Amino acid sequence: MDVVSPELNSLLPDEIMDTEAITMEEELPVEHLAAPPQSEPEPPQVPMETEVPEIVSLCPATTSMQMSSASTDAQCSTSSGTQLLLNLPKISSVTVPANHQLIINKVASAPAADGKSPGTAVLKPEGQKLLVAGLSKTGQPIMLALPHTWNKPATTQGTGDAKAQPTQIKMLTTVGKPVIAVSSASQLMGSSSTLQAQQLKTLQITKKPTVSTAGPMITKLIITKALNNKGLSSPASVAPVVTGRVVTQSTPVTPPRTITIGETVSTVPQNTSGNSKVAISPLKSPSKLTVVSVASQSPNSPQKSVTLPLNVALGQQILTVQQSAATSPAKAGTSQPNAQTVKPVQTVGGVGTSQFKTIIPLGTPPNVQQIQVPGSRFHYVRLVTATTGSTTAQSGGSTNTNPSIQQAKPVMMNAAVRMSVPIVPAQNIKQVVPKPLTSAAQVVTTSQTPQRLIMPATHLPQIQPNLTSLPPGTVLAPAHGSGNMGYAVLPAPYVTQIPQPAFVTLTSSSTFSTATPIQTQARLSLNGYCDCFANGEFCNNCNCVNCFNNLDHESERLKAIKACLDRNPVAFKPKIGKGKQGESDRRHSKGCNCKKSGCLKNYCECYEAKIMCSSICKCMGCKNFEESPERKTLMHLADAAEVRVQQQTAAKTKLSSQISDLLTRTTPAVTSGGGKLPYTFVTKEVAEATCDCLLEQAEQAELTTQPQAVAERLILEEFGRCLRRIISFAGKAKTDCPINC
DNA sequence: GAGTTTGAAACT
DNA sequence: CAGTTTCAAACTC
Repeated sequence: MDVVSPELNSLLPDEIMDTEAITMEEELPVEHLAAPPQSEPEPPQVPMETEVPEIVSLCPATTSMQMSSASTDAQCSTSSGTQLLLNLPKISSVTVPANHQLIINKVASAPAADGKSPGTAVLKPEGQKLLVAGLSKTGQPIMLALPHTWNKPATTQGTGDAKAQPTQIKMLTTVGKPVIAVSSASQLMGSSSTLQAQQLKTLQITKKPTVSTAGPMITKLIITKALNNKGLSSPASVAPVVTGRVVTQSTPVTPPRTITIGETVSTVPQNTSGNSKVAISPLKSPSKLTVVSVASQSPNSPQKSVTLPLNVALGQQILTVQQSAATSPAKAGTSQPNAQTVKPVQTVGGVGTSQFKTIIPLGTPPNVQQIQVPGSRFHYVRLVTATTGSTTAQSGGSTNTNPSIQQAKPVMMNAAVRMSVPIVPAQNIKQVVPKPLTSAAQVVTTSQTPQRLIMPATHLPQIQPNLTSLPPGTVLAPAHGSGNMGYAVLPAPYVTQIPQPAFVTLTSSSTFSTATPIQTQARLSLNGYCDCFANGEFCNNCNCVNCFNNLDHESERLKAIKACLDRNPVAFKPKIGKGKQGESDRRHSKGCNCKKSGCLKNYCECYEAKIMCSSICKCMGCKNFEESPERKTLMHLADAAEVRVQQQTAAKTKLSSQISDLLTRTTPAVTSGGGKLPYTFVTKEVAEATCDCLLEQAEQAELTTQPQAVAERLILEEFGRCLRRIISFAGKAKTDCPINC
């Protein structure tokens, strides 16, 4: 069984979160769930994840899409096609007729006015049709289409110049099959009083290949919210992300389809998949953050001694957590990876096989599956409990008197874990003495040093598994409750600066007392929170006054960390997560709140990170969206400037090289006072290099659409610089070799 | 480099 | 959750 912690995803970097609910695990077909083959235990499957770089605008920013669960099995079983009926802004119904159409209906304000349950399939006459392509096993393309009403001019208020965005029709492909997605910005405002257009919506369709020939084929349709819903006056904007899923089971004949549309209200997609993925994304300093997954003891399970051999690596960190089953005696020091349970899994990308994400089995300990996504700097790890223990499905009771609770449960970080922690042989892992169950903390132990308290894992309720949001069939190995599963964010330098090679042993502890006025102490001790602290670094050569952000004041620092995490559990989480498909997928975790800068200055964190503002931003007058002409201009100028610098640098380097080469020659020279005259250095090569510089200058001027006069001036200035360099070299040569030259 | 602007974070 | 305050970074001159 997979350990699923949806809340964990809220802590995950955007590499994962940015998948726009990609990890919304697909429910297996009913029959599969109902009668899993006993003799053939389904191996933990990493769901096919696709980050189709497709952006689809589907609803107004104020839309609060409620993904209907109406795609009942009955519907699916009686439908040969795939049709989803969604309501915008609220989706109240889903129908699956036989035409492979996905219809999204827009409901004005009474989503259940007809008295039907949300699950009732209702095809609104004014429904907006979304045809999903490429979902049919038979190969019949299912395409997305927009109702004509979506294309009508936006009725947005305000200037609307930069907000009226053109409709974009893009092609999506699900496993090689096309999906036509339509991205309409302000045209999709509908009844919303949105002042600004939604920018982007992501349509994600994922298809999971069958495990076997008769196995289920799962197709995910994920429709995520629009970006740039700033300026919304409607409170409905609390649903920035809408996630729909299409779970399709393929059968040899007309495949009944189970279509499930879920909703992700939070912009931080929750992973309800059976996979627990822990990945750490860099902020500005990739190595500054360390996320440690803490598996504390379950009331009904043996206490887990968490041993985490960590590898040192800069940049991305991978975190692998192994959780042994309750029936497996805890054994500390298990260092040799056992890959027997690791199975290669492929994650199907949206566009052909090129985007397939292959999960490369690595040498991992038992029950640990590492997921490596090509092209991604992040590594995903599945938390897989041992399959031997049928008692792993625990209810999370808190009154466990089982003596086995004192057993240590090893949680190991794979050797491939890239963290800023010295590598330590796993056999040196020291088992941690069980602690009371009422609290949890991270304790660092080393083979040489006493246990070191790093950071409390308590007070992180947001990462407690949410049982209600788990997909069917999910079993939480450690029952959620008082500190069963804790995930703590560790400032990496805090770990790295531990003198000895260290293990981070995570266990429960009551070391931290919330009764302490930590916050006040932290502020005083740390002199506020400087960037070093925020980045998880120790202060070094900064301007801090009475700085306590160092090892000399470790206890104060610990308290400050805890205080920060108490207030903001993701305080040390990178604000900007990097998407898998590149920078364009990066997203600010919180969104900016700019008001005057138009999000086109570095005041804006989104702009500073060179990412678009998203729906979670609360900025006003945002111009930092894809179609913004202002932004394009800035980007164009910035790119042009960068290119210019590079070209000029190259040209000057060439010129210098030519001059230097000339100086090395022993050519007869017309000497004047013992040296060459400057003009003697203007050889053919030098002249060509100079011309290159001038041409580059001219091209840059043209690229930046400079007036002719300005262009001429720039060229002349460049020529002057070239001449000066020639003269300078000549003088240098004259000085350096007055005799030979 | 000083003064101003800006926005994130802290605070209420 | 919204408004206010603080303060350091970004920006301008």
